[in-house]
Amino acid sequence: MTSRGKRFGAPHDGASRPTADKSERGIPEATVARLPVYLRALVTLSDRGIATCSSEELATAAGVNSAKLRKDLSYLGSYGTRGVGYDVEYLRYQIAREIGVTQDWPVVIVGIGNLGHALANYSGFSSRGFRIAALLDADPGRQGEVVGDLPILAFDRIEELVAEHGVAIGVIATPAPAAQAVCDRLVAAGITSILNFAPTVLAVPEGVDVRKVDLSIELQILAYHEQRKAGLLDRIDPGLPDTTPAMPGKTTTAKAVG
Amino acid sequence: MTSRGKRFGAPHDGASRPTADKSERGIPEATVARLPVYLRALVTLSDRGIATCSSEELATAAGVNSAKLRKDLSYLGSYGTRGVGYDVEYLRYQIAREIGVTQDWPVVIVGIGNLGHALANYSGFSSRGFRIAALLDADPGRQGEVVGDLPILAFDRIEELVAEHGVAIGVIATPAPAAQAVCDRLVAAGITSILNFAPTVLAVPEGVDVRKVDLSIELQILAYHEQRKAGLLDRIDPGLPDTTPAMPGKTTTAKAVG
DNA sequence: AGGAGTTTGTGAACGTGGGAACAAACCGAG
DNA sequence: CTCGGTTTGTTCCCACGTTCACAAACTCCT
Repeated sequence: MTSRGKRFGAPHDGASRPTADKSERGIPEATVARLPVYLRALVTLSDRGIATCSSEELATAAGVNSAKLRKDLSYLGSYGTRGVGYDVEYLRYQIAREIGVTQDWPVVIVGIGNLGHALANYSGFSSRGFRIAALLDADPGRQGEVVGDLPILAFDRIEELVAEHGVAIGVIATPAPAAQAVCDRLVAAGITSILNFAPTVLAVPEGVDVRKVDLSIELQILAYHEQRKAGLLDRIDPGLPDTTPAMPGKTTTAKAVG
Repeated sequence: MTSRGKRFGAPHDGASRPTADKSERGIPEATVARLPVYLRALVTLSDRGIATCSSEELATAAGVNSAKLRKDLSYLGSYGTRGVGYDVEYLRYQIAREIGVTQDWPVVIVGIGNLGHALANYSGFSSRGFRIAALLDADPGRQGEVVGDLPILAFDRIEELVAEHGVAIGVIATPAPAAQAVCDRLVAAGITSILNFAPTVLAVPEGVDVRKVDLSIELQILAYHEQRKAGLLDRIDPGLPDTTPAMPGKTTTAKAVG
């Protein structure tokens, strides 16, 4: 789902890089997306004082099957012990290192409306490898207000934050019409990873990653399946034929059956 | 990503159902996930007064390539005109009907904390085929408070809402420790689709769909790629060897080289 | 030490998804 | 009516992701 031009370790050349270590390159995107889930499951196990777990146990905690879990972990290296399982602390560290959350990443949030407030107050940020470096908003009426220990700064400060604090990740929580302009400005300032909450498709240059979180898309996907479930039981087609737009053209010219 | 046991229209039997229409069954999950994006792009085009568009134009607006767009739309039927393109209003209605958002779905939100407030005030709900039927919270101190025109009700009211108002979709915005219990109660009450904002893996029975929105997972995926980008330039490994947990066991028993 | 039991890591088979390329179909001009 | 230009719908092929199944490797018990 990451809008990257090309994968990094594309397996186009099997014979290149004879020194290529297993964990060096080429972790599949689907696996990358699950590593944070495994990490969270390991943290939970660790908090419960569990020192060792099998792939079956960890897979259950993460909501996947054990074969997938083992294959995913095999891309990182051989961190388990056959006949025993995985050491929770050790595996937790290895995954955290692979993801890159052994130290905190500074993050800026742009657009402190309803959602931005909620994000600024979200405690899960700081606990899992991220730190809110600043809250930005273009509206002068909001600037200066303190939200969750941080003041809202002018959006103009973005270049300064990137240059002086090494911020690389930006969160866009603005209304949809402003998102693309904000995105362009973030990219120009040097931001290379963007998490977009605005319901818009963002266009970014090569080398910038965008991930989107979209409430209404998720709901619509659920609605599709829900409709299917209902249709299987009721066999009632809820489509209103009255408001159906007519098919344009399509005169079909009755060419067959001649 | 939907945690459904089995796909509905699994293509296990090509010869069954001779009356199987094209749009009847078997739209790939990846396509379903993109239909809402196409729908939004069409709404935008419609608002601009554009009556017709080519697959290339619509694909650009949706952030995909035209081949993928055409293939996706072909699963729904032949709604375009060769040599011309797609009628915006007509295609918009067809996609909306396929997704099931031609009329509104009632939705309940459980857990009206920071995030729940933001969701309750989110205007994109009502505009795109969904209607907030109720806000629920288990905390009596929050009950009665009015958020975005709706009062917060006791969580106990969930059965009543499902039975009397036909609510089928639930949004979980509670803290993580409460999420599974809330989920179980929703499922028991008859909810069959759940959108989970709590950072936990939810276990649900067959036939219930769960989709999750997880901020910290998205950020960690971005961090992984960000780390890779930095590594390609700097070749600095930021891993601190001091705090590395020791590999347990792995005595290796030096059996080879004998 | 040796064997039984357990669990990881991985090779192979299978299904799904993405993209190029092309035939079919439509429009408009002459 | 015919021809050239345009755009869709579909087919084919390849890459990716998932799952099965099993050898390798480890522990424990005798």
